[in-house]
Amino acid sequence: MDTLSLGTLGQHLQALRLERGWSLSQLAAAAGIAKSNLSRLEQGNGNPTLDTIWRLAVQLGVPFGTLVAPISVPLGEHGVEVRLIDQGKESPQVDAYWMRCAPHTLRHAEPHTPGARESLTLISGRLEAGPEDDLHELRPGDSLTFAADRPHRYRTDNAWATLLLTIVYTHEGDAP
Amino acid sequence: MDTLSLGTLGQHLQALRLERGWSLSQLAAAAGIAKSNLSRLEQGNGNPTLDTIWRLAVQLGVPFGTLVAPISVPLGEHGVEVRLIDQGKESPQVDAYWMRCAPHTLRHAEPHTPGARESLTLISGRLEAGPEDDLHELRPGDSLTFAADRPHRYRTDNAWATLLLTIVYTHEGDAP
DNA sequence: TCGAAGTGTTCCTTTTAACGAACGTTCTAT
DNA sequence: ATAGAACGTTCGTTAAAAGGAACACTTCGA
Repeated sequence: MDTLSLGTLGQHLQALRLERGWSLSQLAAAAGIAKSNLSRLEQGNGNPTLDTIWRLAVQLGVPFGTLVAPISVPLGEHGVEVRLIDQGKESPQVDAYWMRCAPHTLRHAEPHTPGARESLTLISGRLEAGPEDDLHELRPGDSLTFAADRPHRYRTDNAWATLLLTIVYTHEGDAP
Repeated sequence: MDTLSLGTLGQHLQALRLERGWSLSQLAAAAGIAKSNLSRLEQGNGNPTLDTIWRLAVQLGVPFGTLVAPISVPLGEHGVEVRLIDQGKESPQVDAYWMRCAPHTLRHAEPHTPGARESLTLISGRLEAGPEDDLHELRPGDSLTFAADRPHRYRTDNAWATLLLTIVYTHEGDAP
């Protein structure tokens, strides 16, 4: 199970601060927290409050999870990490995912509901994806749309792959 | 400036717990925290520790930022909220954003670097978007790709719009 | 009908994160 | 050289988060 790495936060915090050329005192003052507090956090000790993390994230201009999440570690089960970004509640329903595959990963996906279509956009790396009988090689920036009501797969070679994935659940009776 | 909405965390926490059909006592026990603690958090009071948030996020199986980020609240300046999802570091560079526009919003976007292309996928709502002289009406599930090195715009009528947005910075000298 | 086991809440206590002042350094300018 | 101002650290105090027990309540089975 994942455990909280106290040191990670400190490293990220300091790295982000130095990237911006700020001193510890400056950042603490701007965020409205005591510099003793920030000092302790950067050293990897301590267990900051949500309020403290929030203030720091706002000042550093990072989306919050960035401060804590170990960037380089794949959290997924079998070399694949999937994160739900958003989920439409209208018709047709649209699910948006962020996905990351480790090198030499082969992921089979079961058919979705009839009429469902899937779109991929590769952000970085290389990826081979599509229906079993119609695979395509993607490079960063490339997009691919295919019918997702058939078995399909995602495969990486010797590189990581990061991509956006949207599934549109077009119902059978929908107007064209 | 963004301020910490204490109530938001509580709502999300409770919503996620109920989605899974768990009781407050169960979740608290599984996460290894006192149920009095969890109870207070769900009520919107309190300022949890990173350790506490972490344990809850792991148990609920959500990527951490989900607990805190206000889903339904437009934090953006002028009715537009934009969130960076990911940023490729290879060539061509790819930026992925999640974006949400309030009703009756008109957003002009300046031209990006030459050769840049932008792709939209509407998750929910209605949106009119594209280059100034070639606007398109999008419905959920629709996608649109256009050259982003010209002025373009996004406009909503009387509905919200949630979408994915990717910008591909294809350099001039890139191979086809 | 009456426990027994669950729910979520409200206290009080203990622990500890955040604060603020003092500290030793380093660097600059007078 | 030397006073000044910055840096990041360490320390004792204070505010508050987390823990734990009791609480009133509902649900279920004997």
